[in-house]
Amino acid sequence: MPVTNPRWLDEREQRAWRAFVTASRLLLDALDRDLQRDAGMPHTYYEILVRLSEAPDHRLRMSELADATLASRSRLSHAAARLEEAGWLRRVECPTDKRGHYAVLTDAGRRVLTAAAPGHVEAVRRHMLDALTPEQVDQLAGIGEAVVANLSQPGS
Amino acid sequence: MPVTNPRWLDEREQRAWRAFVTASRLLLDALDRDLQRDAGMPHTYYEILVRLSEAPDHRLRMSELADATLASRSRLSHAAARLEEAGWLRRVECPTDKRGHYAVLTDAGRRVLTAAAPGHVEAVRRHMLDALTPEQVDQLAGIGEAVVANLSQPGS
DNA sequence: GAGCTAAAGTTGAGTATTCAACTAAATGGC
DNA sequence: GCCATTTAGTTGAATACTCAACTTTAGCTC
Repeated sequence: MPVTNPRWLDEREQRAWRAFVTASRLLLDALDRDLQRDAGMPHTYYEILVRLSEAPDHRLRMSELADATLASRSRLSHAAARLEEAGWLRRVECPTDKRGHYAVLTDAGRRVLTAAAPGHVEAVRRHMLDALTPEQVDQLAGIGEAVVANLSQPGS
Repeated sequence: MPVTNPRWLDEREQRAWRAFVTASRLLLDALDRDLQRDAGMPHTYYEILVRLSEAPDHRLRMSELADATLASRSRLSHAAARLEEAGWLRRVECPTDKRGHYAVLTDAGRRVLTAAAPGHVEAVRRHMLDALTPEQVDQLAGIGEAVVANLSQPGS
């Protein structure tokens, strides 16, 4: 089979790829800076608290929380330790599975989230949504979802 | 003035935002894993070597390199130290400005890049481009560039 | 129910990044 | 020419993440 070995990117592909990587990095960095300043935590930690706040009873098993936030178990363990220090999260043993733990949002965690949320939404608009037309917003949803679906498949 | 305070995201905006963040993280993580495995370095380091390889004489001033790779000066300093240890980059004094240094790609650096490039391009296709229609590729270029232009403005 | 394998989570070491503080050289008045 | 301000880059400490190794408990299978 003619493998046509490295199928280099053509101009259009190159453009899309570089624009995407640049935009991703700038955007996530900007969000991190904003949240670090306004809420004292990085964006990934903020997302952890958001997921908990959306969960029934403000609690989730560590593994579910790891999956929901795209974190490895190790990463979540470290993060939970830090969030626990800060008093925004508690870990409680799971009664039905003695290996497991629930991560629970504390009242202080809810408060810091409530305080940070409006600024965060504003930042998302300012850094991203305001730069796009309504059509582009919809296109982005489709593109993002396609990429996510692809990356969530078995073969990497 | 009626500030309509936190202008929360509507469903469409929410979808686009979450899809984008999820896709970004998954994609950059996948690339990092691939490059760590195949070239022994993270994606940001790979990009540093790429930029040098594209520069005239395979050399750039540290500041230019920092700007080109979206890195802070500090970050680039640390990265350059590591890449120098690995033998892929050298720093040489700038003759016309005694504060400054050039970062220069070494032969070993060129070789590791040449060896890794085909696999990297394949990964970019597999993880992203293959999941998109040609129209989406073009849309993504436009969206990415709009976001970058917006984030590159003075007001953050 | 004994033993095996898988799942849940933690831990420690190593690496990448940030932030603030720093050194040294260039630049711009005056 | 001299002093103040920028600019170039580095450094060290603190934080976040990865990877591999580990402990403990569940769940099977016989």
